[in-house]
Amino acid sequence: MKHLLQDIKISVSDRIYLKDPESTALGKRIVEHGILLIDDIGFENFTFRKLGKEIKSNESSIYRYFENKHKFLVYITSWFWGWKEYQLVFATHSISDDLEKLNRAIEVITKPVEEDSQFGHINEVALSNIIVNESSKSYLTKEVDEENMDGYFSIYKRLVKRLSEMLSAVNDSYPYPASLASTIIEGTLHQHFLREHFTSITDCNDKITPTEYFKDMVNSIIKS
Amino acid sequence: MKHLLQDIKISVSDRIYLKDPESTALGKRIVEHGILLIDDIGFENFTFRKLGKEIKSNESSIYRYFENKHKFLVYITSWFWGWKEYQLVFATHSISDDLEKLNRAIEVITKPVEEDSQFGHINEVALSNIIVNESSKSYLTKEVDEENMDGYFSIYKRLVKRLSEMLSAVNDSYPYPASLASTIIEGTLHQHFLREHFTSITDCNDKITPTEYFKDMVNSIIKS
DNA sequence: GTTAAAATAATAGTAATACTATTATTTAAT
DNA sequence: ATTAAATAATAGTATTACTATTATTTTAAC
Repeated sequence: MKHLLQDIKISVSDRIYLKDPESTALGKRIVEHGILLIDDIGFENFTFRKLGKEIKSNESSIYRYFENKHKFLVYITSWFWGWKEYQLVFATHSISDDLEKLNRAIEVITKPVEEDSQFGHINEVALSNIIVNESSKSYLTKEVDEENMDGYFSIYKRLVKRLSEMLSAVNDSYPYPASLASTIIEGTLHQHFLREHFTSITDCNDKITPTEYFKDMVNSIIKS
Repeated sequence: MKHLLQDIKISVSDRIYLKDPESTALGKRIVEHGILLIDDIGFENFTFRKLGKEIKSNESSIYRYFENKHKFLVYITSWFWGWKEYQLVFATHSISDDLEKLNRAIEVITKPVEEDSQFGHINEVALSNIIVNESSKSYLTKEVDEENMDGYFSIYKRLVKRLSEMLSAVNDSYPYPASLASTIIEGTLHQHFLREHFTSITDCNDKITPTEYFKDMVNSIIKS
């Protein structure tokens, strides 16, 4: 079992990078410390020059892996959703009851992220902070349609579709399964953000989790 | 009546700007063409230099109104939510039935924006595109807590709270009114975005509107 | 173990950005 | 007519987001 797990690699479209960062030690260091640095100083303040200093490598070497910092953000975001998808599939594949399956899926998506020792060079907690605080910047650009056609967001879309199908499996007459699925996934990030920064406009806190909130929501909607 | 309406000014916190752009002709031109330019080229590509050229004024003059382009985004975002709040209050104040009031509120918030001739120098349609595509960048920053303390987002938060209270008025045992209110407001923007760019993960299109989707959602939740 | 190729690092350079500061000119107010 | 305020012009700085070239190190092949 452990052997099997160690062989897993989250596959990200090769159109996002110039050279696969998973293929070399330097590539892994770029991803590892890139995540930590963005989490630390924010995406706006993040530069390849600063990252180069951090890992004692050169700016120009980083440019051989990623065209620019935007692509780097797309890459780590894509990795994150690939990882979530893997967890989702793993956690639900053996469940036969549709409602139970859906509830498990919502748990996987809405629960705060914990460290995953399987991927040594990636700090999943730092990455999930980036997902909450920065990931929407990966698609809120003027180039979104082009990049979408190039498959930059396909892992994310596939995850939404999986959840959407699980919603339909429980109630196939519900008319908005895709919108609800996208609301759950994006809304989870938003509630996590509000909980940290705008506490007055969320009910989520130490006691009430986004999981409870969205489970209740889906329950009400899917039953009526 | 008309006279009354013309006197209305959406009030934005004076900590956001250096000099009130509503107070001069140049200030209004900055806001007017700033909105059009950001809608056109995107916030990342937008600079005060380009805006200066556009309005045949000088970069340095624009800096006398706004410290930087981030504050400009905060300003127009804040203006937008102030405008929405005004519409919300206007559209609901005379309704006595709580459920009807709530439904009207959801309509105001989720319906696509139409031009409002009351505010001559502001193109509300262009502005609402900016809200969908750029506004989250106004708070997804490392400075969010500081700026929040300075009141940069208070109009937005007040709007969410109003909706939250309307939800509670209809069903005061529902445990997540603030989270649901924030989900509706943020989710509306997200569904509008998906409808334009990621059509496969939303059910919203020419026939199905975010209004229907969210009305159905709230109906299910608030009744159970 | 040598050689060649590939990867990485160092250096330099460019255009644009995001400003600040100073001075000049225009407009408005007394 | 004078003064003050607003705007515009100009110049300058540090940083960013790169590209290009060359040098050095590492690895892989024979």
